[in-house]
Amino acid sequence: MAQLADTALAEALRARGLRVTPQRLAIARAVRELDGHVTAESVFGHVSAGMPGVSLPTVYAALELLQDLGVVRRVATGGGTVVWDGRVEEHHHAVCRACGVIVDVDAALDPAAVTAAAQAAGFVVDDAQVVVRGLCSACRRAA
Amino acid sequence: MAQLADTALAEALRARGLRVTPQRLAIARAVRELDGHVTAESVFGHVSAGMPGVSLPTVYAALELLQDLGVVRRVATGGGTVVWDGRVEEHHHAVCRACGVIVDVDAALDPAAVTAAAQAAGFVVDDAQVVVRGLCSACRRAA
DNA sequence: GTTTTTGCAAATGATTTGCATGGAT
DNA sequence: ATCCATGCAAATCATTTGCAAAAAC
Repeated sequence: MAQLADTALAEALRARGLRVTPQRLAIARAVRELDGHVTAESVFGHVSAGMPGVSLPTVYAALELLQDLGVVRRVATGGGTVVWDGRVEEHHHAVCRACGVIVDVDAALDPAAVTAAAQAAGFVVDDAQVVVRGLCSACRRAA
Repeated sequence: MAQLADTALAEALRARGLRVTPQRLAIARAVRELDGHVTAESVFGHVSAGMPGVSLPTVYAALELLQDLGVVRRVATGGGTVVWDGRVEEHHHAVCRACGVIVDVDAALDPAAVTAAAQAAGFVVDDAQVVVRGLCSACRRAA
């Protein structure tokens, strides 16, 4: 399956005239293997284990690129760092205001009214997601 | 009206046993006057004009505090910096992936299904908002 | 008077940039 | 051979922390 995803990514890159590099493949694989919500740092750590020498700027650029290819989604957390999600199917997130933990929220919600309003404001819409902010159960217990 | 809002904030602070300081009042007023989406830096700039000597750490702490008081809302942008909104009524946002501009989206959407799922996951929910990411009209034209 | 807040300075953390080298096409 | 992508180092930007002095209660 990793093999399969690699060739799919390679084709997507070639289709755009971009280059297929081992770093890009490794970074995409890291997102898949970490299987959850990742940061540039966590991807960097994971990739570095199997491929010493990769640099952080490369990871940052590759994540941005993978987003354009639709392989990762940027998670809106309301926090101060950028978080990426390898699950690209429509789903939402709950974020703890105390510890920052992010959990997936799989609830059906038709954001058509909101995307329509954004389009009316001139936007070309890529993505719509709901962010719930609050206190997770562990932090509530601690407070 | 500024006077009115000041006394309301003063009461909210006292009710919690917190102190009413000129900095806190000035920071809350700045959010109101800037009237839109603000960052710690932009509030700092605005407040500094009328009150030289305020420090950035004070602004950061005060914005966090005003959030607890329900006077400002944290905007989830998916970007790498924290943005605050003086409009606390329920509404949503569209964010341009190219220039970062944030526009209000006033569309009715019942997030009950999503908040219920977050509660089922153990969260105490403070806030739910939709983030639409895409390209604004100016950036689309430029591309 | 006691305790919270502030201001300052410095530390930390995240992300970006510039430029020369290396690698994919 | 060409041009894009990478690595390195350093710069930039946002945010947080520690502590002594000032201000609110």
